[in-house]
Amino acid sequence: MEKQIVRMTRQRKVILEELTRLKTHPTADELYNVVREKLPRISLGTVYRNLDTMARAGMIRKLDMGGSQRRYDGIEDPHDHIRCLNCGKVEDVHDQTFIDIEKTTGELSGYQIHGHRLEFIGLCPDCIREKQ
Amino acid sequence: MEKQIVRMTRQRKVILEELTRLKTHPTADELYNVVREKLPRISLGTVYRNLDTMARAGMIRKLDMGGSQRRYDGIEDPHDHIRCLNCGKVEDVHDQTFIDIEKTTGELSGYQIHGHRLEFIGLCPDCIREKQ
DNA sequence: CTTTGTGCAAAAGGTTTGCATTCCT
DNA sequence: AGGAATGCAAACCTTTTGCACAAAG
Repeated sequence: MEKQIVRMTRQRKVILEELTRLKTHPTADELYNVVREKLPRISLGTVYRNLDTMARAGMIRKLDMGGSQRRYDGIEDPHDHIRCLNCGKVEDVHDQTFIDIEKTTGELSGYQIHGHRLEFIGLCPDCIREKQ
Repeated sequence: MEKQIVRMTRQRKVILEELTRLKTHPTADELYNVVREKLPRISLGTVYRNLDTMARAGMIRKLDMGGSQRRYDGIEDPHDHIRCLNCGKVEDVHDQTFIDIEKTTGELSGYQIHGHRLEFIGLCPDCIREKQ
């Protein structure tokens, strides 16, 4: 496994900027559409390749949650997610409680826990309102 | 939304039996291979269709966790999962603690929580041993 | 009989990859 | 110059679907 340099190309720069700017945890094609406003000739393949490269480099995170499409997240502190059943949007949830659950589960199961993925599913305030 | 009868065909019966018997939360094609030993002429499409039908009917559960393939689970009491990074196997985790977290999160976020998906990622005891 | 389910094969949807060319450093 | 990244299109993988025929109730 050779360490290889991650060049800062125009494409990569814009993808990273937009991903960090968006708070929506976009899918690859959502990001592609946004990035295309700045770089009209970029290809979807490049977006996928860069998201993968940057995730490997630890610059961003692949979410790989429920639903048919993968989502991506600019790196911040560890947190969990909440997804709206109606509009599909994904928001962050910060709660200290969840940090302890890994320890407990490790002890109970005999696994060596590396992390967890916790996703809540429900209706967001906007969609609750809309449904009335 | 018309209620429709779920007929108990041979295919469906075997799929359900095998899914319940296996404790591994198999993917559709893993299940297909097992089922094919009893019904050699069954098609993968039928397996998918039945898994979907039975999930809608509440007889089984679609897991839709991380990884590229969806997994399926015979219905039992609510629980979470732990997945081994090395061998990919998925086991159940039962812990009362997790039941409360929905309430807390609902209050903090303003969402109407319908459920959650919690998956731990780590190394199973077998794979820990093997790596030494 | 009527309706649902099946097998087969093709389509769909998302993601990855091969290749010739272009871009970084 | 030389390795890495790009655009394009084709390939890939998993899941879904259309259709004509078979089976369940």
